[in-house]
Amino acid sequence: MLNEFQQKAVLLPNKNALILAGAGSGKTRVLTSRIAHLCQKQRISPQSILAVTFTNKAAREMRERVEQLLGYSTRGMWLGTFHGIAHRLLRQHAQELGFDRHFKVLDQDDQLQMIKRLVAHLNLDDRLYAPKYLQHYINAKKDEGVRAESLNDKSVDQEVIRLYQAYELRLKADNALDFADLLLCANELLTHNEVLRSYYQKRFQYILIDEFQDTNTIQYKWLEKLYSGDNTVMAVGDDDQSIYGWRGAKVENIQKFIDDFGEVEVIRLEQNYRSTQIILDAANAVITNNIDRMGKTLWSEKERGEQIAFYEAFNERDEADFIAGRIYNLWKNEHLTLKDIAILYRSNAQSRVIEEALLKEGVPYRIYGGVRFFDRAEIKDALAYLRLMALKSDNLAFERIINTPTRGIGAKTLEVIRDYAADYDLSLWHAAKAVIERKLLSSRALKALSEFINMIEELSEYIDTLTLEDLMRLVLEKSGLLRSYEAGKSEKSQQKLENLKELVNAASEFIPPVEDVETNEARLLEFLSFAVLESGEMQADENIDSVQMMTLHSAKGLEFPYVFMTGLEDGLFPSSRSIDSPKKLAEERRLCYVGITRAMAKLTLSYSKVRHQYGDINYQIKSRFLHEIPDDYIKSVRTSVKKSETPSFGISPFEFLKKNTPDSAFKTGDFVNHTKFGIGVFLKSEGEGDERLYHIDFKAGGGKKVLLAKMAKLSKL
DNA sequence: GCCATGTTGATTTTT
DNA sequence: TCAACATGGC
Repeated sequence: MLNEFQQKAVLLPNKNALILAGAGSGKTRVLTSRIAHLCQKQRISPQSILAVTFTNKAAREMRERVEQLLGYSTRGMWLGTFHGIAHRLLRQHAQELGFDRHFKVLDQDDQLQMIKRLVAHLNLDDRLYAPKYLQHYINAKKDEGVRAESLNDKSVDQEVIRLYQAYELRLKADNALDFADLLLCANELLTHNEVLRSYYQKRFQYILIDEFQDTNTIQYKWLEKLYSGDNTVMAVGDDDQSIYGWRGAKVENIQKFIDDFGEVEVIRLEQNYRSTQIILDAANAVITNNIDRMGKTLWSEKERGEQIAFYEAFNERDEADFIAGRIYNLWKNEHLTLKDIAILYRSNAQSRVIEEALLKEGVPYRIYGGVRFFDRAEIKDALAYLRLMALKSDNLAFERIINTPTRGIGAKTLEVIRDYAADYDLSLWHAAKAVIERKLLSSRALKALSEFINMIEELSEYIDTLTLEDLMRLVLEKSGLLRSYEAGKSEKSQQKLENLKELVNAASEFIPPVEDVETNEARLLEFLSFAVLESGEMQADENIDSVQMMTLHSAKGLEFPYVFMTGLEDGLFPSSRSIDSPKKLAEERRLCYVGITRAMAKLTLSYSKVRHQYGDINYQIKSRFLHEIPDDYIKSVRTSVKKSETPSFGISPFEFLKKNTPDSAFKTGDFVNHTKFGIGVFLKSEGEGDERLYHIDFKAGGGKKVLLAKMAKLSKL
């Protein structure tokens, strides 16, 4: 069942190991079999195992599969995401770190809000100090393990550092941690507390880490803390699939692991069980162009397989149309299941035209990504009520809901409260109460404000008596959230209403990840953390058979019999922001490798000569990655539209251009593409020897077709 | 507090 | 281009 190398990894005696697991090489199987082997054959208690993943989804999957293999629950085993495990550690040992056990976790959105407020508070110009940039800067520093107080960065405006410091103080005052803090604090906990460190080092006899190429500096440090020399670490990863460098992941950690962890057994999993040989050959051919690889060549026992299809589209509409047409054909004529088909793209903006084309063909699709369940505004509003109820000093929650739904508390009132809070160093909640007591507002505002305060206090009283589910219901009711959406008849309001109902559901199904949750309050706090740490896919229509559309990044870890990789154009993929940095380019190439290796049976590549971007027309050139795939793996597919199907305007495109373009000097016209939307033409200008690209597009305007000629950006051909 | 209008900026994303 | 966000008038 397991091949030689997989088996070696699973059965490995007590020794640190690095499993270099190529795409589709059965990595998860090895990991789960390893855990099962330890429990069953080695009689290791699940308590002694720590298994870390990056996403909740991966963690869930792993737990399920281990339990399937073992036939019993693995509840005692620490298996989760880096953040989830850090969170658990911190909840358990908050005292030792000197902070309140009831800390809350800020998500990206909360974090950004807080930074925005600080920027305003410090009177900084938000154009010079863009909150988004500051957020990125702070997170990057934290991911490297650098706190504000020990930061010495001369390369950056000192105001930025001051803001970072202010932000840290704010967090502390609010008893809040951001995502990076979870890791950072957990690391500090293990660094400073020897007793705990040695306890966990003894406890976790076996540490397994998935997706090692995605670990960042702080995660690596964290692992070092848990390693005593007596326990063993198995790191599983693939340097060729490292695509998250831009958010702090360090591929180098793989090499570093080999260097730092004593004698490390390196096992390569190179047999691929997913793709045909030709797809693997293409992937190998591309990735070979990267230097500094650990080195790995995928092979397959599968047949050579179908050639890779390649379509050269005239514009992005043509590209989309081609894809939609092909899929329609696979669906209706070859009776393929749509969920076996994926459309991958580099940037989300590309999805739109493709959606339109699929819609036109009547092909159902599902787009991955977008706003996650717990990130939706209405959900966060509802949760903010719970947050404020649980902890009155939660300023972010306070600001979020004080006037949501609107209850006549405006900016003016809030301003008074904020000033009061600042003057007397109070939380907004307590400031609001004082403002009421001292009658510092108009009677109308006072009334609205005290009604709000009373409502929250009244709701808080139910925390101890009601179940989470009922509490949630009551909050939705009393807060007026339900009412405000019931009033709206739009599709949007209805959807929001649905989501809120789903939230009650989520509350009823919630099982705390730790055992020692006894009080209702503790349960509530766990639920709130859960909502932040597990943003949750919860996409609708999961059951409808549909084409899967997603970015190349979110395709990692997935596989599909049919894969369409789109927009293979320099400047788009690889992204224009990457082409002049070898390091970034290498990451783009890995992304390409990831994309190709998603395909099991058939890969179709496409690029578009013309692409509308940011409101203008760009002439695109083929992605350099396309050139890296040997020609004989590729079969060009002809245009999806016959010449006879292109619209006729009673005048030849050539004549039309001659009449309508300023460039009267051109001599020849070569029709590059006929599409349902128009015709692309390359024209040679006199003299310079440059070529220009013209684009004839038509639009249905007032029932009749209108010819439009647009000149695309001039570019070297 | 809500609506209309102007401005800006635009890979990739999990926790 | 286009959508998110901020600003200003009622």
